[in-house]
Amino acid sequence: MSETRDRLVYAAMQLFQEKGYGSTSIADILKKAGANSGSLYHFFPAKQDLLTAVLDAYFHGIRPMLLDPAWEGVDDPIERIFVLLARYRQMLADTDCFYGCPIGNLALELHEPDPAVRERLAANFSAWTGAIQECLEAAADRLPAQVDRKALSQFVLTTMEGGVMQSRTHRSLEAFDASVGQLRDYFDYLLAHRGE
Amino acid sequence: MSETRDRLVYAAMQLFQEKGYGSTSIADILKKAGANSGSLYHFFPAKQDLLTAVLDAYFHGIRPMLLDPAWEGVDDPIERIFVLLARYRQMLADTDCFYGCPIGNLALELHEPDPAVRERLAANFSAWTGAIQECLEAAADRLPAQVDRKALSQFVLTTMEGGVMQSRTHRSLEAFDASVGQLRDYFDYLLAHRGE
DNA sequence: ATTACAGTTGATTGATCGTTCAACTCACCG
DNA sequence: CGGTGAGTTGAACGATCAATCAACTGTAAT
Repeated sequence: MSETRDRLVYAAMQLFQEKGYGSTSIADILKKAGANSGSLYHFFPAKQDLLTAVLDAYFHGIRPMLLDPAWEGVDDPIERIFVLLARYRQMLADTDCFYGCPIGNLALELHEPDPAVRERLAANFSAWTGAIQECLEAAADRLPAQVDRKALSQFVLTTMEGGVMQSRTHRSLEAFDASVGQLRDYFDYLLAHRGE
Repeated sequence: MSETRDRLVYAAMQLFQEKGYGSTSIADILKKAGANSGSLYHFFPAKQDLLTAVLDAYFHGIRPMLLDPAWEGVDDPIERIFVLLARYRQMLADTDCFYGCPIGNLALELHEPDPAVRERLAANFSAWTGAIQECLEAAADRLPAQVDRKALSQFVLTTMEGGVMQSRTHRSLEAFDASVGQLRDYFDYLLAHRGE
């Protein structure tokens, strides 16, 4: 694969996260990547194709870049869920609550996304909730029998995205901590009623 | 107040919701409002001032336009929470899951918002969660004593925003229904342990 | 009738945007 | 050595953007 292509995708990934898709100009990307416009358009027919490449990179990076580091040394599947949420809290804290989930940001910024883009956003969400669902399946014997583990996994993502959105807007960790705290209460209740 | 000014704010409100802030051009707004650029800049020094006016309109409209209609004929404060969430579900269903919370959309689209904008986004969130918290206070005697009612109200907003985000992206009500369903389970648990 | 000013008109501006393209480099292969 | 083509260069293009402004209109006060 081309090294220039990788630099372009990486630069775009950073800038889309910092400024969003629409507010990132091609010139911004070229400057950060140290490339010329012709090179970009040699690899990507249009700006949107660079976006799909970025989303593919997130999709393929979710385990090696996000989950594996977060779950190193953490074996309990329920704790893995809250350790992951703690990662997002850390990123909020490290950025004075400027952090936003790159997928969530793009999902709400792009109002009528091209199908190729929308499918990749959805695939990223599914990969995230799918990993959570695997944790829940691994802990199935500690949860009430009738728990809808797919629904619960989506609820975990909902908690993260909704909490990050509010904390970003309020520039305060309060809403994120409140949301995760309520989710923890809910899990404590579920874990206290195993098998029911 | 000027009628033209109101038309501009209303047109901008619609377009910002449909296409987002950045993707809505001044020309779009002028066309929809039937006004000329000079008129817009007579009332608003810059595009961003039109955005703050839109956010003020949402803020002042939250009770008469959103909460009062949703809560008409619903007295139970806990049911009011889920009736409100059902409204959002209805808006998703009516738009084939294109609907997005206008405040949430703007909160994630604008990555480094001007303080005047950020404060108004936060004020809209606070007004929403504040209304939920009032419901929880009214039902305080039916909930466990140690429940953090502010935190729980923020968790309700988190559930709505996270659910809408996922359903929009998947173009399916599943994730929204899953999230609200889990929140309902949590409330059922809380209500079953009143006073504890 | 005169003044005053809020509100309107719409062509125009300069900046910035995504995209194009002809010319060029250079490694590799027959 | 000559040819091929992937990859690079950066000036240029047309479109679109937010914003400007001098001229104009209607109304209300004096």
